[in-house]
Amino acid sequence: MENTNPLAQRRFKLEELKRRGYDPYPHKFDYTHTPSDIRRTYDAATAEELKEQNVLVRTCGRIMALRPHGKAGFMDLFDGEQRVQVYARQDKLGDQGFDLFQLLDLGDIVGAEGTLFRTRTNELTILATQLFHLSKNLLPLPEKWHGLSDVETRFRQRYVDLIVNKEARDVFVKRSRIVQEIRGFLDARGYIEVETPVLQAVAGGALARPFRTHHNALDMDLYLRIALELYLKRLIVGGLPRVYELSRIFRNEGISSQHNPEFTMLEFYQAYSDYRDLMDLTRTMLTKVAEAVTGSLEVTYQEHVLDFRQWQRYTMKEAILHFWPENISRPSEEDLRSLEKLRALLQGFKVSFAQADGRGKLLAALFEAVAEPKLIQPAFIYDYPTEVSPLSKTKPGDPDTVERFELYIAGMEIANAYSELNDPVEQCARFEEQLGARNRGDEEAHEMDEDYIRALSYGMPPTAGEGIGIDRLTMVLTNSRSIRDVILFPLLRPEPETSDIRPPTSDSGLA
RNA sequence: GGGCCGUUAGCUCAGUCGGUAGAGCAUCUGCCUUUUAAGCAGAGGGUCGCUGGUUCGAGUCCAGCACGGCUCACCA
Repeated sequence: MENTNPLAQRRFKLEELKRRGYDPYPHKFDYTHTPSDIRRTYDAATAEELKEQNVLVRTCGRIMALRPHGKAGFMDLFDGEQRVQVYARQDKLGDQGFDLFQLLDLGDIVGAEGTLFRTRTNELTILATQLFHLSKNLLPLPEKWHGLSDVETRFRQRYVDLIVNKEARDVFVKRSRIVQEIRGFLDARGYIEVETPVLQAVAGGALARPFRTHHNALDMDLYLRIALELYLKRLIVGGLPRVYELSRIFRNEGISSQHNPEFTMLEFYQAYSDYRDLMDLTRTMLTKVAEAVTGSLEVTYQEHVLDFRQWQRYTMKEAILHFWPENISRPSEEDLRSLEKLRALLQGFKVSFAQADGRGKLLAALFEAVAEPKLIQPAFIYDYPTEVSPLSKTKPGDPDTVERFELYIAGMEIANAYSELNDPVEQCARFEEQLGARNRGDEEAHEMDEDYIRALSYGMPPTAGEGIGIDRLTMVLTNSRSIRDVILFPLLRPEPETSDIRPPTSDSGLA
């Protein structure tokens, strides 16, 4: 056996297993303990106790370390969470069993049966009486010290990332916990979880560009949803007073460390409430989630410590004035109502805008330029321009402003909520305004949704609704700099063709 | 889409002034029955992302392309 190519070696060893009568891919394995079970149960047991109890275990996992010593050897079996050491000795396994041990590679999945003891160095170990081949590792795992650090491989081959990088695994376990906590929180408050269409003839509920697709049998173009909103409010009309959906939405826009074309949104709607109720609810919910997931209300995010005990509240205009840079002369509240002044202020920040943009859109742009990056600690920004909020209810006595808030944490927009506009006549007029913007070239302006107007016409109770970006919330609570670190399989371009992915079909390629 | 950076052995990385490819881990051979980054001795392993160009000579310089990262624009 002179071929030292690790890939060829592994294929050869697989053939060798078959030749010796082992099933290369057995169907199941009955075990008494996972490696984690063993560690949990016996980590505290002393050598003497183990000897007295004579504990017989049958476990399985992936080989993460292999230390042969002539006619004996050690290996670490890993179940994804914990490792347990197995000691293989020729005089315990017999010649056939020990031959199997010598055929094993790092990364193979095996079973082991034996009794627990402690080595001289006091490590909890299974003294194996039997080994079982369960699956072959044909592609070697990344190196044991440095692990896998190539970002591209981590995203494309997340399975490898999960095997070797505990931090990656921890993020997704926490993500699951976040979702679980949110569901529990809403379920406990009388919400029901629903599922609404992903394929929609009109992609509404947000200002964004959709993906287009096609249904063959109906010969009909459809869009992938850009929000959950409009169908959930139809359900409020239908007499389901508290509904939520936690699911994927799709926006055909750029990719960045904060944007993936498909992402997970929670939206929930609560009848007979307004946006102030949701500010309180949001604070209660996220405080609970943060504590459950991180174990603390002080959460480290990059160079910051986020304090979930202190939530700031500013109107959009207050935030602009409050966070105004000291070296630029501060505008008056009056200036923020003037189209010309707003344009001038934005130019001062080198923010571009369209001539057609009204005061509301410019005000929102100014807020994003001045205040958004500084909103590190949890902060509610409320009272948004009507112009950028076609589905929100206006404030009493102020048709230019709506009852809407967004939650910012770590400089990112995490949540968006408002008192829902439930007047069908006004909603229709708002859609008409959006169509105007659309005709002026705004591809993200909202489309007319006739059925939604019809639904509102049956009467929707006063309602407050909110969307929370689950990916970004997960970033905050797992200290992740990029959204790709919290999405298992982020969108990447197809990888160029490579060899070595597919195992050869016949000969093991040792020529 | 723009700008900047990266791509060398299965993995993590060096590679000087342009002179013909290196280390550790992994793999293979031999020794080794309580090791744990096991050890000792030896060996094999490269389309230097791809395509061109400059040059006597390119991993190295230049151009284009591919993929990725950061960033700006757009957005949540």
